[in-house]
Amino acid sequence: MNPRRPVTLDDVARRAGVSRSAASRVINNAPHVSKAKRDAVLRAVQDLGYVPNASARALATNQVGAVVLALSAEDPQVFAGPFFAEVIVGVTSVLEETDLELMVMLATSARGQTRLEQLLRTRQADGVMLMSMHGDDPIARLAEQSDVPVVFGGRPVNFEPRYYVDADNRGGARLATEHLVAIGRRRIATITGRMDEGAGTARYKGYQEALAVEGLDAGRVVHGDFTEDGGGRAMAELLARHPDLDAVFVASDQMAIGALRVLKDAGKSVPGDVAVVGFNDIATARHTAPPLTTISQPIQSLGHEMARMLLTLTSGETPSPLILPTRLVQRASTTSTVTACSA
Amino acid sequence: MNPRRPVTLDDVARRAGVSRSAASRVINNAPHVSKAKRDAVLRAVQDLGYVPNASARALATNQVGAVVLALSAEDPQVFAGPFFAEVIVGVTSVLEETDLELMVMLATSARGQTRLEQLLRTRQADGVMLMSMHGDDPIARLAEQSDVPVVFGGRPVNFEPRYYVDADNRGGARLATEHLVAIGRRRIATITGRMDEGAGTARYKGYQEALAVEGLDAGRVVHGDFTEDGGGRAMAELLARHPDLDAVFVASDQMAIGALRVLKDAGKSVPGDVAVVGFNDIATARHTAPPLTTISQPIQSLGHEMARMLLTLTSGETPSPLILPTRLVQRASTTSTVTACSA
DNA sequence: CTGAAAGCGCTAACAC
DNA sequence: GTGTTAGCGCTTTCAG
Repeated sequence: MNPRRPVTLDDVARRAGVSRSAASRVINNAPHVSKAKRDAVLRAVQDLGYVPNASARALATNQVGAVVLALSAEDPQVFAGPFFAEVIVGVTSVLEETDLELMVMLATSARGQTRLEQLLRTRQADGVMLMSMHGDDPIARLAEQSDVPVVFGGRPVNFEPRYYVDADNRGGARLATEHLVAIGRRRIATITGRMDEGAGTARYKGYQEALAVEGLDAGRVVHGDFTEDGGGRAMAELLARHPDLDAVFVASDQMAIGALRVLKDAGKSVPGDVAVVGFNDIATARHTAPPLTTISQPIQSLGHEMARMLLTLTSGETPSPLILPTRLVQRASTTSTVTACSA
Repeated sequence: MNPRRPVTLDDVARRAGVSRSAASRVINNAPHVSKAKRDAVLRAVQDLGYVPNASARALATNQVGAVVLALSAEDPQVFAGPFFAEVIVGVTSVLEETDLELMVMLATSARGQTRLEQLLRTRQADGVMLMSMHGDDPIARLAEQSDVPVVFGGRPVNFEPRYYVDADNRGGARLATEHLVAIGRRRIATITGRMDEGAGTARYKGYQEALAVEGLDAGRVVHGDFTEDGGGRAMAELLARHPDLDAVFVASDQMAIGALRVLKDAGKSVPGDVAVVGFNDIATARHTAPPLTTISQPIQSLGHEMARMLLTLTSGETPSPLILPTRLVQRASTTSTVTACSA
């Protein structure tokens, strides 16, 4: 009732008429406690509404009781999309089963970066999930050498983390491109994402692979930046450089939306003149004109699996990296009725 | 270099040749330390790469060093949208300036609820930001009585929290409705949101107010549930019950999308036969057919202001509640060219 | 099976 | 200004 002084373990022990250590054992359900005492303690906990003090426990055990989900990126707006939120939902769904809290760090400013670095050095969390690093983020290397367990969400370019879960970007891109081939297109272009992000390069590779297999030309390429405007500009350039193209695989839906607009302004019909496939299956994709065929990735699962992997890691086991399958979602921006699934 | 034993304050003190308390004072830049010692300590901190142990500090000061952003809702999918992520970006932008960590709790399961309750009772965080409660969430009352500072994001129905920041839902709805009047519509219907959510009731009130002022009939009402399908069903019902309607204010863009589809299937032209205004300005709104006029709310600011309010609260001051203005974003689903701003 | 005692790393009185 | 001291609430040897 009195919120002034919190209920401590001593209170519980006193109330239950046992020693503090006995009470402690019960609470951490350790062995060597008689049933009688155990029940007494449990009752006292109930009566008093005892909740252990996390800081004290952390100090004593050298375990913080929390893991962090860290996103390292230059622009905070990267987090504003639905992607990040879904990851959190996935992560939470598994953390909920444990006693771990979730801390979120958006390491965007210099200050945020520093804090993340310190975290990695000084074990102020029991584990870290690290996401969406651009290029050669120094944090990535730091994380690999860190004393605290780290799992990566996605893979940075030029760097294969030990533990990661990633969407099958390459397979998804292959799926998209193969689909374009399957519906009879032969002059297939691509608008890539940023080439300093893992997803950007992987999707580009998938495109190349698919066309190589078919013996088709993979030279109709313009590099984009994952933004809507960038997609528009890239599409314009593509049209200028390769006026004969009959399809384009765009490495993100945002860019595809920009591309669709430019295509329309150029008087090209979709999918009549040019078929378009995007990537991500964002909510808007079903409402564009025409609705966008795209590759859907299981974002929530990504969060889920990252958290699970982190748990196995903290429990001392050694997980293997995970690649999550993507799938083709067919809409009106392409025509055929094939369906398929990567991985 | 040796990650085995972390660097402690004692190490720093020894290295700097001062007492532990002196070192402590320097680190918390408290007074009563000579410049010479201060510099020595600072150097030692640098050399050793000392970072204070958060748990120990928390235990000693009875301050956790972290605040939590808690979302209480039945369905975890509620968090999956971009809304939540933007709030986090806003929150982080102010927390970044402090030494506080951000914990995120999705109190969706019974377990999550319990943890949130315990948090409120046992002060395991220095403050709580509580969002999006449905109806009479018991957590809301609990939070008001809690010992730990709580600020609400949005207001639950039937309950005015002491400290909150909310978007001007009512004003936004009024804005939307007035816009419809301004473009010459007279038989204006509405599809409301869930009436057990604050945003749902507030937007409905705004609609009623606007029409009352104009002396127009506010009886063309169907209650929706904030989902796309629900919006479609509601629109169908509206059309059946009030075939004469010439405009509809829909309490969310998701529902508006469903409504647009039904309108199209019914052969109604938008905005020719029926003008439509949504609410929220989600990313998809600019890509619907026709693009959706809607009310935009400053979600990131909402997070920002919640965090700021929490800080003033923890610093012992008494903030006043905040209502953030919304604004009309005009697109092709209405015709006029008026612009305006609530609040 | 049980309890006493020694810390975990830090802060905050309190004397000097 | 400065250092000594006593805890914060919990876990964990270590005897019994």
